Amino acid sequence: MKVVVGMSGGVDSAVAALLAKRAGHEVVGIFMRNWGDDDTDEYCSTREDLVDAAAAADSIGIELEAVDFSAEYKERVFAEFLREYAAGRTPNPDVLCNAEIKFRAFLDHAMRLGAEKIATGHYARVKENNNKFELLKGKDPEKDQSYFLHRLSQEQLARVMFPVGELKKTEVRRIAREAGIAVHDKKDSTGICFIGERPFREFLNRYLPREPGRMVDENGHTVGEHIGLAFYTIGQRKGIGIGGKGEPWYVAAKDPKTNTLVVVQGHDHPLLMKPTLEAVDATWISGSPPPERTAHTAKTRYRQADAPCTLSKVLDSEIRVDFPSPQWAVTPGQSVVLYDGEACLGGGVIT
RNA sequence: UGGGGAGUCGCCAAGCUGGUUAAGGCAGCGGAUUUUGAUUCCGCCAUACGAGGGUUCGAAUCCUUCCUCCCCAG
Repeated sequence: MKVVVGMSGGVDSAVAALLAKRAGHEVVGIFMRNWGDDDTDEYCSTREDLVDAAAAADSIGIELEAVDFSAEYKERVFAEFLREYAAGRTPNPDVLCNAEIKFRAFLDHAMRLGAEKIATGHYARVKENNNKFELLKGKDPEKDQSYFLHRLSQEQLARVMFPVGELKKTEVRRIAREAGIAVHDKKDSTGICFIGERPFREFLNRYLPREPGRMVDENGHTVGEHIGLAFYTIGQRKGIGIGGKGEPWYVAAKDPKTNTLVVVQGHDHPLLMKPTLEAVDATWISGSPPPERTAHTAKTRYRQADAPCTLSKVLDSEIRVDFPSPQWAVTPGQSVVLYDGEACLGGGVIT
């Protein structure tokens, strides 16, 4: 079948394309260019990535074209990203990026090109049963990226392949090396997808104004000044700037009404631990929510160990999740993602 | 003004019965980890101990003067 592979210039997507080709598919690579706000600054590595992707495509023996989704990215992902930050929450743009760009705008584009499926370099697996699709964790527990994909629907999963989902990262690199793909040793990318790694405050400050206010401890005593609620996230330690005696300070809460940042001392402070959370805008891989009062595991943020939990309430797209052992730094705006063993069930945005 | 106490890295804070390189923590900076933002981990961070004099082979540690701050008296 015809498969369009999203190639980023990294090893994972290069190997995804290679494996699709080896599986006998008609493979076309597409490089997405989704961020165009930077003129010529040093953080813009898009050009390099395109060159890497082109070289990889050449090694594999497939065509590569570049497509620009920056308008879509800006409208559907970045605007929401800024709205959330302005509201004092900490969004996860990459969850949205997958749902709106890679597995929607890009998917649609691939379909128009006559593809049957798209493939990406994500560490996750899709399992089909009688035309029902499950999203499973990647085989490499260290690299599993199902968390970022939890908003995908049955319709989307029906058209998706994750060729490296069965592999460990070390195997992916080995395959790339043996196939003579130049980026086999390229460092893993980090930072917001398509935007990349940058001094975060500085970047945010280009779009959001600083609004200084008081920093208070749990008793309401002023202990410092913050530069604007949007520039902090729950559980954050670095950048608080409070010296003096005792343990390090962490952000415990934000109060937009008074523009006050609540900070507490000590990693294990009770105010940082939450036994329950509510989330909105929940979506489910299967298309419908699991029954109430069922036990699962959940991640409150990416790369967190699965924590036992109970889905204690489901009301339309609003859910409540209870944890037998309190969770650290549960952060509004982040996604809570539920699992049943290897299977990603779906999730919502923590409020 | 009298009496008492204190002045060590941006902030806390050891050391002050004198002796090789002035603990540690917080903050900060750099790096590792990480397709969010965090967390975590590793590394760096006072030729200098309020200032000036002494004593001594040798002082942050003893003496002395001055400066500053705090407390109690007035």
